[in-house]
Amino acid sequence: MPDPTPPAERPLNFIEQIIEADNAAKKWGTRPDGTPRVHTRFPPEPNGYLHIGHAKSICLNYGLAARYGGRFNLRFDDTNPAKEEQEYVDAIKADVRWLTSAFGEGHSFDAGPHAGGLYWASDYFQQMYDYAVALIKAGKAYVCELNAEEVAKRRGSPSVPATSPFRDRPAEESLRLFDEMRAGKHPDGSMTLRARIDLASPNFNLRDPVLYRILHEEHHNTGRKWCIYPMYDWAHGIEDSLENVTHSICTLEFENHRPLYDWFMREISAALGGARGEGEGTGPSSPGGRAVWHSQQIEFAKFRPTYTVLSKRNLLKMVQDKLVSGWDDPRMPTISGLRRRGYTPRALRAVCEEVGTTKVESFIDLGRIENAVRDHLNKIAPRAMGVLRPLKVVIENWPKGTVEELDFVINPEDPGAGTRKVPFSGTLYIEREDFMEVPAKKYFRLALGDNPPEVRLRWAYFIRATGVVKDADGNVTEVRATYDPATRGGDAPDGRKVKGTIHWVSAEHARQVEVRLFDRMFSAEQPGERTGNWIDDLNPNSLETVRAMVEPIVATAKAGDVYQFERLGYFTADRDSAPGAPVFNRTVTLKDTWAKAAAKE
RNA sequence: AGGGGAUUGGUGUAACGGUAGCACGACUGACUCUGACUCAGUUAGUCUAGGUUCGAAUCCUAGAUCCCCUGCCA
Repeated sequence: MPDPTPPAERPLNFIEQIIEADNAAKKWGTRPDGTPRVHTRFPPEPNGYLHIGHAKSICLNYGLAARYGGRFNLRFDDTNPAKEEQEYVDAIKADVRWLTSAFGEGHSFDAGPHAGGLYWASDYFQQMYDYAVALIKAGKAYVCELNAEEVAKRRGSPSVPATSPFRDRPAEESLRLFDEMRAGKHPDGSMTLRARIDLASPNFNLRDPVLYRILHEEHHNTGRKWCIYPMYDWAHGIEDSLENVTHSICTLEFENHRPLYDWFMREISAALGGARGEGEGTGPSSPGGRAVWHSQQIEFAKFRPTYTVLSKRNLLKMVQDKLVSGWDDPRMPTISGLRRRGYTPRALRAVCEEVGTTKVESFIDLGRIENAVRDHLNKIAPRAMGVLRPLKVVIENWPKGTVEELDFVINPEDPGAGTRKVPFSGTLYIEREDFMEVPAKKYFRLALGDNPPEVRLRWAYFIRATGVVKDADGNVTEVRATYDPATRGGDAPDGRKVKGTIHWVSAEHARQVEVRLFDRMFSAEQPGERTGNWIDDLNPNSLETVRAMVEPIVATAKAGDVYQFERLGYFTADRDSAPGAPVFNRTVTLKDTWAKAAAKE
């Protein structure tokens, strides 16, 4: 299903403006069919689960490829074997597959529209090594035998340059040592390969950054083949280059790295005998004569929702400390958590599109994300009746033993969805909050009071309360009521109106199911902002489990099925569901202006 | 301190020297067999101070505030 708002109907964001200017100039060349090349990528490190911030990046990158008839790569930036795991690789693949249509079924990652393919940084290790050797030969890199502590000590300050006694080591010596590093002749941390750039730069990224460190670790892809691993800055631009990525989109904190990104591309090209070239541009076939493809890095501001923590470290802690049931706990801001909760890819794409793409660091109201899923589910979710906190209603004048089948509109937003039959009898469950012994002002539901109002049971009959039964503590355990047989179906032949319509379930036919109700995970807009510790703002009531009464058809739901329980919200069957015994996650409530007004009192 | 970014209603964004607009929220009201949805209306903004200009959110000068940078993480 196509997304609702075609991107063409809104102004271009700053990245689209760059791309359109590039396309007009044919900066990146054209495809065989004449389309200007646009090639983006999503480059996660497989060291954690993807969250909604990553979803923004995926939607941005994939959306750009789709909009401009380009290609989109999924690339694992697996350059640090100490932190990366297969579990994360699998989860990330599933998430990207779910969120985009870039990839085909099964194991195919290059079959969908605009799919560029699946790539691994680790597949480029040899090429990266060769480039490093070229840089050493060109006098642009050297082996440094300072350990991490010494490097930190010699880092200098903005006004004091860094130092390294190994900086002017002859290239032959660096070459030999680099080869020994690769051959495993030196222990972890004993030496590094560093670029020779500028030890006095106010941009610390340029103070002879490390290209390679020694890490005797098993890599999930390359096993024991390598014991030196490239650092992010060295690796990333090469990855983009080898994949002929045009626009390498990343987040704001990498702005300071861009000079380094460009330096690497220029110097690799020069070391290989090509033109150095200034700034980003195209590759070997271009008039400039660069020896390597030079992508353009562009930075944008992260997607940060309120009432949420997003850092991998904190999410990992929530999992490890069992604050949640796992990475895909429906309260988690992970893509897998949102999916399990019942969010749809389209809703996520819609909200990413709505908030736009800029360089301004801002917070997105969590409510916006909730609205996006309401919008989508409203159109597609079949309606059903379920009662979260049941209160029994006995209709005194109902003919004993009679059961009727009433017509229920499946989705008023979708007339084609039709109707189905719902059983009705003289004993029902209604929502506890849909009855008041003494009605509040403007309360339109079932009530006693001086003048008990008539209310409609959705698609059924008008009823009026006549009394209550209470337990020893004075709690209402049952409401007595009478119905008007002439109002069958929910309309009065004499045209009289009611103020309230409430949902119900026939007690005799009701099925009990588990329903998990979620509230926001944190009670502060910015967890930890006030106290300094995000854990302090954890909402202790973020999960409530109830036994709900639902109409029979709901009990047949399978994992992933979604219903709107009328007047309550959208509920998606969890993977914990068993045949005939579904477990529902409340994806999101419906808007409730009465609850809002009542809360103000 | 040095470097790199950012600043427009409550929130998110547009306007690229020429009427400060859109979306979300909030508030009113209409509609309604979901207090939902939908529809209509209202609300409210250019960080500050100077300057250039017929005209400044936009250009200039000075300042303020916030974010990022001294990992062999990405």
